Parts: sequence; C-alpha cells; structure tokens
Amino acid sequence: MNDLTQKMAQAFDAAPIGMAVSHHRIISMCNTSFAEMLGYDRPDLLGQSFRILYPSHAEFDRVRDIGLKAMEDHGSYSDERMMRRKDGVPVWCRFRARTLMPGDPLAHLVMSFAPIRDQLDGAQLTKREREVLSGLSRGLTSKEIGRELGLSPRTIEDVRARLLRKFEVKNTSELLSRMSYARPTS
Amino acid sequence: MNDLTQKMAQAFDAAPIGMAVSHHRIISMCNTSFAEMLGYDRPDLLGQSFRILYPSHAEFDRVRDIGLKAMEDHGSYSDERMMRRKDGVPVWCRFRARTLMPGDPLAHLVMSFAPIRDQLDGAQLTKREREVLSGLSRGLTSKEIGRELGLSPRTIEDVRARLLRKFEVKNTSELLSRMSYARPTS
DNA sequence: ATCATATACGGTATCAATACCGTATAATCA
DNA sequence: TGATTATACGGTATTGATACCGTATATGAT
Repeated sequence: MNDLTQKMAQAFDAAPIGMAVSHHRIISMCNTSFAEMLGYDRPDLLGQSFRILYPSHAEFDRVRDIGLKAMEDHGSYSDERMMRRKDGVPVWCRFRARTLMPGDPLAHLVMSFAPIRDQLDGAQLTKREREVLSGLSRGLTSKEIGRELGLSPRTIEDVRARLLRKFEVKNTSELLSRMSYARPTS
Repeated sequence: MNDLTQKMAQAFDAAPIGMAVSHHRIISMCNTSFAEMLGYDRPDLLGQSFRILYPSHAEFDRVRDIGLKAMEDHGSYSDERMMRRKDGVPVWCRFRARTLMPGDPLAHLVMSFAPIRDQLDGAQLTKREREVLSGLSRGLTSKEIGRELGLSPRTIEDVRARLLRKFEVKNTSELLSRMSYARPTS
C-alpha cells in the first residue's frame, strides 16, 4: 500500500475535529478526537451502535430521519445536535455528514462533530428545548413543530420564550445565530 | 498494510469538512472537501505553499504567529479566518489545527476548515446583504436595521426576501442557522 | 415542606415577518 | 441594445412571533 494512504489515515486519526464512519448506524471507525470528545477509548466504540452516544432512544430515532432527504438529494447533511458523553454529560455539536451511498444514505456515512460551547455558559438545554431548537433551525413554525412533537403550538411558544430568556436574545433569529456562531470548547 | 488504514484514509478523503496536512506551511495532503471549498483540483494543491490560499502575504504572515503559543502549550489551536478561493472570492472559515510536533508546531500540522458563510454555489453576498445579515444575527427587526443603515424598512424587507430566495430557506431563523455553517458543496 | 423550574395548555393583544401588488434607477452582461 | 439583477420605496393582506393574563401537574433541590 502506498505512502499517501498512510498519510491520509494518520491525518484522519490526528484530526483536530471529531470524525466517525458508520454503516447502518454502527460505528465502524472513529478518530482520537471523537473518542476523547465523548469520553471513550476508541476500542470501546468500534462495532457499537451510535445509540449509546445519544441521550435517549427517542432522540436516536429522531435524528435518523431528519437528514435522510437532504442526503438523498445532496449527499450531505448538517445540523446542530446533542450528543451524550460516557459520563452522561451532554455535548452540543455541530454535526456534518456525507453519505457514500445516496440511494441508502445510512449504509455508509462519514461524519464530523465539532463541539459548540453553549453548555459552558451554564445554560444546558432540556430535551424539549433541543427538540424545539431542532425544528427552528429547520425553519419550522411553532404550529409545525407542535404537529411534529404531538403538542399544542402554545406549548412550543412557551419553550421558545424560555430559550429566548435563557440566552438573553431578542428573537429566534438571534437565538439561532448565537447557537451557531458559538466558539468551540477548546 | 491493514484494512483499518485504508478505511481511515477513505474517511479522510470523503469527510464532510475540509481537511489538510502541512509541513512548514507546505500542503502535503488534503481531502476532496478542502480542494472543492477553495476551487482547486487536489493535484494543484499538493506541494504548494499555503500562501496561495490567503488573501495577501501580510495575512499569511499574520496567521503564522497567532496560534503558535497555543499549539506549543496545548497542541491545538482554533480561530475564524479568511481564506481565498482560486477565483479570488474570500471564504470565511472556522479553522482548527493540531500539531504533531508541539516543540515546532508548524513542522507537522493537521487542520480542518469549515466554511462559515455559505457561498451559495459561488454567488457571494452583496454588501447590502451582509449588512442586513449582520443586523439579523444581532436580533434587530427590519425597522431597526433600516434606521441603522439610513434606509426604509421596506428596503430591508426586500433584501431579506432576496436572501430567503437565494438560500432556499423558509424564514430568517433557518437562514441564520444555515449561514453559520454551510452544508458542504456537493 | 416549600420553592423553583420544566412542562403543558388556554386566551388576548400587538407587533413583526412574509408575500403579494406596483414603480423606479443604476449596473452589469450577453 | 435589450435582459437581468440589485437597489430603493410605496401599498395591502395574511400569517407568525412575542408578550402578557391565567391554570395545572411533575420534578428536583434546599
């Protein structure tokens, strides 16, 4: 095997950002940053389901679907999502994925995970807040988010108001911009 | 050479984020996302100086120094910086680096580059669009942005509508969430 | 046990956002 | 020279967001 391949493998491993490869949601490869970010030793992760890296089974199921269409259409998808460290501490991440099989996106995925800092500001997000934030970043209205979660639109407005208070922003646009422009934890 | 090495090399190449390896500021390796992001074919980049990817020689000199101390101390560094595409268009990036030689950080660097502002298929933002976007990310209303720029609120609404059309998003929240990190150019 | 918070829902009132209709000028480009 | 686009502004109509008023249950912490 050639020298280039070895160089690329070394670059993957030493990358300053968490990276992982999955086949049907099973971790087939990850780098050192990824394992460190989530508090595992790499051998403990290989062969495991991605399920263990999400806060709940419901969350695990939810994130499976939300990027599927984008990946079928563009081959790639990205959002912000909560991951769960081995010690249970949630990590808010900028998630990016590219599928190597657009016809069956989950069959072969390459992903990157960049931690975002907001949990350091003392404002950790609840499950509901994460779900609502996910909808907002996809441009959904309160009514649409309510339908998606099986809740009254009024309840979604409550969660939105709580998010605006927590982050001391004036409106949803500033909230989304604040979430995204946040600096990494390092 | 083993199968794992090959898997890691493939993951590096297909990563949804731009990645590169340098030795003393010479590009020794990069992946497809990196080359695409900057408008080059990969072979044109290998062996080249990083100089060609910065807007000016002064900027190239400046970024050499700013992360040195952090890399000597922690082995890694991250900031936001301007890169220059082959066609001259500037690209604002979240930059991360890890050195494999903390004693001489620039001797061997692994870097990742995530575009912050979506270049929208090569179409850059106009001055007005950037000004309005800046206001939106600070949570200002159209009326407030109009006051700030000395324009009618109606004009701000026109610019907003143009931004929503350009980026194919439903509303300002989705726009702001999309802005911070473009989906990889596919 | 009390207090704070998250959750969930109802109502109303007001302002903002968005989508249309229209006009007009300036610049760029095939 | 037309065509397109960005800019700038006016109107109106509808929907959405936000801020209040209220109630209620559940949970976790002091």
